[in-house]
Amino acid sequence: MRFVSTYDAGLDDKRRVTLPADFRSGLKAEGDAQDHVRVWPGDGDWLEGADDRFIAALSQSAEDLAQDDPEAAEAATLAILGGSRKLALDGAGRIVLPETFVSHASLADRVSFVGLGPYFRIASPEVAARMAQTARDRTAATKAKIFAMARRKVREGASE
Amino acid sequence: MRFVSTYDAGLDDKRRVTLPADFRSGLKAEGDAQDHVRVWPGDGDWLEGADDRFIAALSQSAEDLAQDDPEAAEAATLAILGGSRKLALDGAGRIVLPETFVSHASLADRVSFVGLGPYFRIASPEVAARMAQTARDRTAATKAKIFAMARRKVREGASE
DNA sequence: CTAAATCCCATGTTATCCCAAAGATGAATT
DNA sequence: AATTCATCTTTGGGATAACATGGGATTTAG
Repeated sequence: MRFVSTYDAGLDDKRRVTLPADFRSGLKAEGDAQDHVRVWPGDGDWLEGADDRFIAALSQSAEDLAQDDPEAAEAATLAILGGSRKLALDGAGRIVLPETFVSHASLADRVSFVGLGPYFRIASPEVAARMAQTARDRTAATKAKIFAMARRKVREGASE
Repeated sequence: MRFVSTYDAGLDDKRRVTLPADFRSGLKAEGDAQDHVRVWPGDGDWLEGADDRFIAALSQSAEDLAQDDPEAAEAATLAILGGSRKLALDGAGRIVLPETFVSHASLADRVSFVGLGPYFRIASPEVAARMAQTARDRTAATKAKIFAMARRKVREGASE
């Protein structure tokens, strides 16, 4: 699990944001030391990011899907890979967000990084809070069931 | 069962709390020696915590449950991973609670750890007492049944 | 030549580590 | 049964390292 939890960071006049330290170590943990991340616009007013490995897995999945539905696969590939950009980390672990990305996600002086396991989201604190709330509401009904299943899994020693 | 019973601990100016020794040995008992716990905000004014294994089981269960609904799976992942944080234990077995967590649970200088089996809760002593009272009220009816089942299990030698 | 992007260093803040003392627990001895 | 001792646990504070952030200087592109 590479990217976990939510962190806030400032966005300065040069459109620089510090990638949370936990996320940076998550990058280095997998494979070689990476000095960059891949970022692309999300389906809503947020951005998404990941390391090369996840991008590779995405394009692989897109190809697998192409056998059933070529058009949809191509569209998805274009949306993700075509719109993604390789953003380099500076000495202090910051990336510079392109203007188009900033306006796509309506970012101001503060941004939130939301870890989703193999990838993460970048959004304004307001949007991030909204996403979290929506996710909670949506999961609330099944939460008890999820916990019950997890209990069983743990008891049976079936981790991961 | 890893986390059992209730313990109190102090929260100092640096927002450090000692994880009860019983809970720590509960962490090490499973798998390798873990030097951290995962903590996330609860649905009310408390926090919840567990080891990696339980978190993994949770997100696994969430995905299993939402196999045919990718969006629901993503929402569940966000609800679980998005809010949780990996908190390292220092040499004395303490963790540092982020400010957002402290305010979410309205914690002051004393906190209660409530063991709930594979996970536990962190709350102010007042909230913990309230939770315990609520739990007692609710389980009053089924308590006798649970005790009876436990007696049978023990008699038959079938523990855990 | 101008503007923007990149690199580099400086600073305040925060978290992490380390050591030491106080308290609690349990065993052994009288 | 009471006492002493040893060990483990909890707590406190201070030193150190890591982090986030700001501003300049240099380079690159248009």
